[in-house]
Amino acid sequence: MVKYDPKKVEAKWKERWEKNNTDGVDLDGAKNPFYNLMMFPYPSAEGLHVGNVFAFVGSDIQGRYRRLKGFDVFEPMGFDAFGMHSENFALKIGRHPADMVPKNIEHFREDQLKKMGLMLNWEHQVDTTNPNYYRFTQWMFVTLYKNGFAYKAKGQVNWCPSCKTVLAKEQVIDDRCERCSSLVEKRDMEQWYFKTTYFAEELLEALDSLDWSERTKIAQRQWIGKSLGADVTFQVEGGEEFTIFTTRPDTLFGATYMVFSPEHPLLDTITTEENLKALEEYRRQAQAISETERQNEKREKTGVFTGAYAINPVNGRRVPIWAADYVLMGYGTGAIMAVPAHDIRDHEFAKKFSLPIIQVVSSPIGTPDIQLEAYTGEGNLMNSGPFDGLPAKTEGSKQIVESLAKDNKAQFKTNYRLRDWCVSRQRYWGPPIPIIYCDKCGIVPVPEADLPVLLPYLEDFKPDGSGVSPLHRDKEFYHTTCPQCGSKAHRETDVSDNFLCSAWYFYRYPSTDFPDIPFDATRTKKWLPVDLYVGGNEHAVLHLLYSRWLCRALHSIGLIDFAEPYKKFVAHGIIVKDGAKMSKSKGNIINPDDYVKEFGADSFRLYLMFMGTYLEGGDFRDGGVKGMKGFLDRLWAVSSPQFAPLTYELPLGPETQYFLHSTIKAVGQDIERFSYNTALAHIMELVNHLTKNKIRSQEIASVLARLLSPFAPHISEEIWESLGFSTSVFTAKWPEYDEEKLIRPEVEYVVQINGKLRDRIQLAVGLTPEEIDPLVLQSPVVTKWLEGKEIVKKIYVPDKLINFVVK
RNA sequence: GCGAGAGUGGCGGAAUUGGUAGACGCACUGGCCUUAGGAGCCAGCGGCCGCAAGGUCAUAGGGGUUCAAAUCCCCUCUCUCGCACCA
Repeated sequence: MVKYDPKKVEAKWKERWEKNNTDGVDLDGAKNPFYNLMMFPYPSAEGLHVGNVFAFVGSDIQGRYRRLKGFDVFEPMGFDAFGMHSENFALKIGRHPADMVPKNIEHFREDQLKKMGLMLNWEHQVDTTNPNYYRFTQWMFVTLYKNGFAYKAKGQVNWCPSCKTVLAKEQVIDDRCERCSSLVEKRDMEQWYFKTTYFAEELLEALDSLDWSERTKIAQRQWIGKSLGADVTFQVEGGEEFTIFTTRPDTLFGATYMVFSPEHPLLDTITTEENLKALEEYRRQAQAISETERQNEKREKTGVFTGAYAINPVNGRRVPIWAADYVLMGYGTGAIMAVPAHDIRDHEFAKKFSLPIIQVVSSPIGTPDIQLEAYTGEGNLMNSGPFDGLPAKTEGSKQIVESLAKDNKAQFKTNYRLRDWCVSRQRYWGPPIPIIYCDKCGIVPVPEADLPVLLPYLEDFKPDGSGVSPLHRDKEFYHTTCPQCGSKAHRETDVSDNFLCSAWYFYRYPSTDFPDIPFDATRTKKWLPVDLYVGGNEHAVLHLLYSRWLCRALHSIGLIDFAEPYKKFVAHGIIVKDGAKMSKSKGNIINPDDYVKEFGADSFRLYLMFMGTYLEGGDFRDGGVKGMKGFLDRLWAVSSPQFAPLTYELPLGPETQYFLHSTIKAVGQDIERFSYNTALAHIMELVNHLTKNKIRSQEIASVLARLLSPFAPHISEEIWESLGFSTSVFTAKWPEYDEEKLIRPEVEYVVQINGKLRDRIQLAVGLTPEEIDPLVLQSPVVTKWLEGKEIVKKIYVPDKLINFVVK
């Protein structure tokens, strides 16, 4: 009688799997390829986070399950090791990232990931800081540049004063830096951009047909932020024309003033002498506010009059032009027509500065006075000359725009909230942007043959906040010659955003053995797009959007033949500890190693999957892992020949048959819908049934080993081997259930009187109502409840329920 | 403010299409075994009444539809997430 010893069993199989390359796959020979991708981690010095393990195990279950279902599963892993996270940590502890990162990776891989029982294919590991990798990250940059998808431009950017670099819009969350939570400032700087907006419409539209978690799609839709409207041209009285964007062209007759964003360049020329001072003061204020106190969302509206007037093209009406910071330079044209009667913000502003409010859309009876509250609902046009009476938002909009379009004063326009991706960073720990500035030729991309542009080892890599990157201080790096004309030149010293490294890593995995090209055409054709991608939803508008965009760019350049990188994306949930978010300051961080050491990886995996809903997250409680160890002990006791001999020929009773086959069915279905907690509950029920009835069967044990193998690979493998199989359980076939065994000869009927449960009766399957009635009426309980009552209706749910409605 | 989702025992969570609410597990209680137990096994475990059989209430709160509602509809409250002066 051998007791289950996770330490011994897990060590044995870890070694065996490595020796036999059980987790490997023949990339070229695979007949039934399945690319199972999980989001690669950044190898922090703190080690693997339990959230990572949770994500990986849930993904690994899919990979292992697909393998038993007959797929050739490719499940690679890598390290997203460039970026501010690693660099900031290195700065904090006074070390160099280039010295730390390899050790961190080693620790992640050897001490942690390899002990979690993940079916990872380590032959195709990726490390974004390896020159053999970032060489191709730079190649991506150059390729995008050559094809018009990258450009350099001056404009307002988000600047993190603590990280001392610019950030992409996606990396600013509630006006704070995604990495360090400092308040982000606005600065005017020249930066590199990728044209993400070029594919705005396609990225949006393709979402509808993607098999992705709905919440991820919603986040992307919202972020792309499409709005339909019109550009309308106004004229400054006695001056030039300007364009505004509006989603409500139907309300043009109600425009009683105009608002320009404080940064709008036209303000310089139109503002009258006597208003100039006030404007300048206001601009200063607006700048200061945007830098610090923007959080105060319920701020009162502010603004200044410019002294200038505009002419409304629909009616020639003269309306004042104001400057106010509730209009943003970064959206639309940076200028709006204000219709206080039908826009809440305009209404607020108009009231404060006593500007006229003219209603142009009729509202149903009962709506409050338009002078007190804006009306934004549906209605018909009024006070709108020839357009009176038209349904405002639909026909009204259409006809007004069309009438103005004749004189080129308006056109239908679609606006997106999405901005181009600002990709340059004034930091050290990233792939240098492969661009050379030549005195004669201007911007010259580094020729492919010269890649990689190696990141030099800088002793002092600290960002100085000047907006110029640390690499600028390395004169040897900085000064170079032009690859085109040989003249004196210098290198770009910004590095690219870490999200560029991760936007293409999954193309690299299958092709890591091709040193000279980023990805091999044949391998890519065979393995991509990714079949299943599991990861956190926090990347919805970051990594997931960037990588979708890059895929479209590569597709349009003609480098790949698909436009979407991931066929299916599943967003997993977030783990909390005792109902609270884990954080270092709270001291409630879970260290996976401790649990693996004490109870084994299988128990830890099992608990992570059992404690909650994979797609929504769970609440980690101490004690839970121990509970899973107890379950594995019970499993061992009923299914391992090492514990006690199994019976081979004893026929299984119908009840057990039913249990067995319904479990097979349920577990398969649950895995496919990522309902791991219920899949495990079903397996536990089966084990409980066996324990209770002292059933130890070879047949059942072989099923159990396979059902549990995606969740707890080590113990499953051990049981499988003890059953006499000479090859890995992962070369076996997923068990199939027999529909016939799912039919039970007798079922328990629920008898209800007026919808209330009164009795349960065992009856044969498939009885007709006529057959059921006399049997049910034999029940003393039922007759008692029916006594003196009249049955007015009978409801029958086959093989399940009878309900008598009585009076 | 807009959008999405959620609210079920002491706790984590179950409940494919409306059809036995609380599966499975944790914790707890009692018993057995034991020199001992942070081991194992057996039993109990939503509230109230009851020795029990059973009854009755119960899925955030309030209404409704239905023979039947955690599930569908309306209203209210609370929480989580995403977006947010986006014209």
